[in-house]
Amino acid sequence: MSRSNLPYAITIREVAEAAGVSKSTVSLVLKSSPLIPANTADRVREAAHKLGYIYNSRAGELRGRTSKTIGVVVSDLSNPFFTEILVGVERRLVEAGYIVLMAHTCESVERQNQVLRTMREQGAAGIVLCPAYGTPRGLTQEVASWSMPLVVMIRSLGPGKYDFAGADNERGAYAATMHLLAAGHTRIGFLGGLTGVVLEQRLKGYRAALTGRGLKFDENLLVAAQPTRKGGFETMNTLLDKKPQPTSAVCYNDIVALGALSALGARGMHAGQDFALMGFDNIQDAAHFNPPLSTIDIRPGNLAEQAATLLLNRMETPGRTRQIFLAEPELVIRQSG
Amino acid sequence: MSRSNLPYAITIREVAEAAGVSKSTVSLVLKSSPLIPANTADRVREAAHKLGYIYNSRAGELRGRTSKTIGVVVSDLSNPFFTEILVGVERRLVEAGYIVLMAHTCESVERQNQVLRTMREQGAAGIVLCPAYGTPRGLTQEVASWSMPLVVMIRSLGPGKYDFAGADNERGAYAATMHLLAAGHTRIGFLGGLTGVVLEQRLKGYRAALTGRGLKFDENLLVAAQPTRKGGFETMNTLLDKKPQPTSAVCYNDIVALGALSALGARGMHAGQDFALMGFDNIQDAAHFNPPLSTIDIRPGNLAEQAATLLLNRMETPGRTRQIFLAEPELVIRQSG
DNA sequence: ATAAATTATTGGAACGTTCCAATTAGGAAA
DNA sequence: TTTCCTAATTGGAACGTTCCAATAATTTAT
Repeated sequence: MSRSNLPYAITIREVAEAAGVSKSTVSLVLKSSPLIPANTADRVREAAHKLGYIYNSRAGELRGRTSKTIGVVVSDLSNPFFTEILVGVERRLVEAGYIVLMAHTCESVERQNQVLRTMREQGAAGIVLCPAYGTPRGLTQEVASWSMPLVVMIRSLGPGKYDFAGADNERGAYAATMHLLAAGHTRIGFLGGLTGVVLEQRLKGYRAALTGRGLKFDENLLVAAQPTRKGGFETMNTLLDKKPQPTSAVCYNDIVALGALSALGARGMHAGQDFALMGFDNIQDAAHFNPPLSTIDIRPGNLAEQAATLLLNRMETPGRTRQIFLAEPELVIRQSG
Repeated sequence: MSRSNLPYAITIREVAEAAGVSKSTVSLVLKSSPLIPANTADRVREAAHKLGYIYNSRAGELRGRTSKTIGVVVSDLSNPFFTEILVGVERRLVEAGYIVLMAHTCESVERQNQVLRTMREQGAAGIVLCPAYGTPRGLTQEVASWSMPLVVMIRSLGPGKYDFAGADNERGAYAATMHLLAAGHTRIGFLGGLTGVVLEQRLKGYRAALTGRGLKFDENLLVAAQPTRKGGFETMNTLLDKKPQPTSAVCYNDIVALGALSALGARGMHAGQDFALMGFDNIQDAAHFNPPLSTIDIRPGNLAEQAATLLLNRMETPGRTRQIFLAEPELVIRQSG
């Protein structure tokens, strides 16, 4: 709690006095109200500038019971995917005249609760949440009970009074797997991911593709691990030790794929030649992996902007029906598979 | 500007009434003042909880002229280095009970000005700034004139009334270059970077090491480009086309090194065998590059926490002398060089 | 018992805006 | 001129806290 050492702030009153008008007039000028004729407005603005007046949004927002801040809580910035989400959301919100109260939960539900409460006390006008793993379903209900506009991203939290922006994971994984099948692969692993809806959905698509081709789903080719680079590295090693050796894999996400790529490299194998690898998300770097990664594009930046837009619209029209934006996954074929 | 549709908020007054005390008492209870005996405090807290009271920090901060929010403005989150900085700063600040107003400038000075102004209006208690390229020197002076505590990170903005947290770039680059020299290399390129103090400092260290060994600085081996993965890729290609072919390089940063690694790979060359490559920063991923990157460790996470601490201390003691934290670079040798 | 000291509690004036209802000024119409 | 209408402007009461000075209740000392 820092106390600004108070060389008393210039307020609207003093501007008013300097300009020879009332504080009400100054207030109107500041919101560029059409009620004030140009010459008066100019005089006021000049006085404000001369005095070094600076607007105190806290006071204004307290009085008006409004808010220009939006809480954005993100679970894992060590994954560039989420960084792209954060950047996209921020861009759209700033563009709309809002400012972002940001928090990083490191996948801790406890921390998430803490920052959510703080944001509420701070008077955030709405919240964009990438939920941490293990977030209880009840959370959305609670936030709704605050009558706080909420959009959940990426990981759905089941039914509830919130908007959602994510990807059609099942369809994406299906497409990725189909691509490998079409190339003639029959032993296709699935790498990385430990828990959560996103994993379930992606696995579902993977299985659907396999069984759709009359292949039976082989529990053995499914190697779970943290969805990190390290997890990708390890799961790929595990996979390559299976007999007979699988010839391809779809990864939980691009970061896992990146780790998998390393494992391949360490064995002197080349993705795209000795092994076919598919990522998921299409983060910006995916195009510059070595080799460039074939993946499922869900356009993270766009997804983020859509999410922000959902929130803005919700704040505009609190009563509208529940909105869900699902990014249409698109297969992008580069060199890894 | 969203107007919460006002099912009138529960205030301290109603809690007071419910608990049969005055609002002043409630206020004291909320700050756990020792003036209030436990039984009264309990009664008040119970009433607050029962009514679903939620604290309005805006009102409190307006009255007390205090603030719990800190502005963090970051220039380029597409570089994981800055993401690590952001995360570190946020961690430390949240730990200290603050909340982060975050903004991303995309290296735009204009945007930077805009968000800085907004943060000021929002009443941020202080600012952590990773300046965008091209930030005018005068900026720190202006922020100081707001009597707003400021810590600048990474890119120094010259003399001024602000604290600074960065790295000893010259020394780091010197160490990296010396390492290559010690391994017998004599044709050592410098890749990436276009402008800015950081580049100047790193180049200075690079030159110092060369000339210290009696080698003359060869303008030709210095290949400038955006400090991005792409820039690294391109500059490495350019470098490899020089005759006679250089055998090693130090990169402006790890991301450039990553791009350089790709260029090497594309030519069938292996860093650590056919070519020695040094990065700078030691972002987390550097250890998982292929091959793992030898680099200069400036401990980004620690650097960020130090920066946050500088700010907290400055807010505590506005009058203290200017503080500068320079991360001591440490050579970490992995497999790329 | 009374005075003095301590402990609990409290009303009301800020903090810097916005908003409403009301007032004043300036023409145009009568 | 008087009347009416519109255009400009304004005072004061909020918004939900905190803080100060002051009062009320209780205990301790005399």
